[in-house]
Amino acid sequence: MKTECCVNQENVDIVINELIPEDDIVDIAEIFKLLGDPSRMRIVAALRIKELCVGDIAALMEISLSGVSHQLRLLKRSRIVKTRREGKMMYYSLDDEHIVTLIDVALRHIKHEARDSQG
Amino acid sequence: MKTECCVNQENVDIVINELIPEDDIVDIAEIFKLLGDPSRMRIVAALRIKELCVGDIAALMEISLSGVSHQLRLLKRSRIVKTRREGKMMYYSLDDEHIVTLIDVALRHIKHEARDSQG
DNA sequence: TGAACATATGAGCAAATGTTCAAGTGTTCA
DNA sequence: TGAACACTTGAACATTTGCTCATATGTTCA
Repeated sequence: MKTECCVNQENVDIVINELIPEDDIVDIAEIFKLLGDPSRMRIVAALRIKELCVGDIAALMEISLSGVSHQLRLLKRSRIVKTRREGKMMYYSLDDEHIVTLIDVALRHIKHEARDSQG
Repeated sequence: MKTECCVNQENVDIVINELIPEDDIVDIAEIFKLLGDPSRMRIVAALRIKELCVGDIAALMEISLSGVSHQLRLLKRSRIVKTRREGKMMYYSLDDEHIVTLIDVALRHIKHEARDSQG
């Protein structure tokens, strides 16, 4: 019973040469990880519709205001959301269009729709 | 010291009406969660280049063959990868173009590039 | 059939995660 | 200034996760 087996070294070499740098892989995974929690996805999906303050977001969620704030901090650190202060209130919105695109593509994926589906 | 505060009910109502259904939010988050681990991202990034068997993938990674197999199972369950058997070997490849798009968009996000950047 | 190969699965465990509670900032307005 | 508001932060803890080891399954070929 071997543990390392069946390696087509040619294929492996090709992939090693063309593979995205490790740092980028880690960074991309970090973005996806943040979008990969239902609470955070809910926040992001809500902000896709409208800029909201923390209290608004909490009203949409099943977690505490504090929990929302914690998650927003993570999302902001990775530039998924950005903030705008207005008096005592802090308004959150999506940082760029990439995030919207990611949601749209993922939605099409789970619906098993084709790339340019018009359904 | 209150805990629930500052809710613009109009905004919340708008978002409630337009928000993606909860089931879809959970499903989308599930896809992103799977792409949100460096090991799995590495696998997916490799399969983006070439169809590979389990041993090939393990050769590219820092985890055991068994670990790779476990991750591949998760990826397959969510239709991120698909399989093709050839004799004793199982070849894995990306299931559809959406996954490629997701990686590309995320890569542009971390590079802070514009949507249609040609850089 | 049985031996060898290629992969899959189950148990178990250290490490990471999401949440809440309690306390701390920063802002406005009297 | 200080009280009230809107949000942030730190500690703590149950749950989840990703990994490895050991074992099981499926395939080929003599």
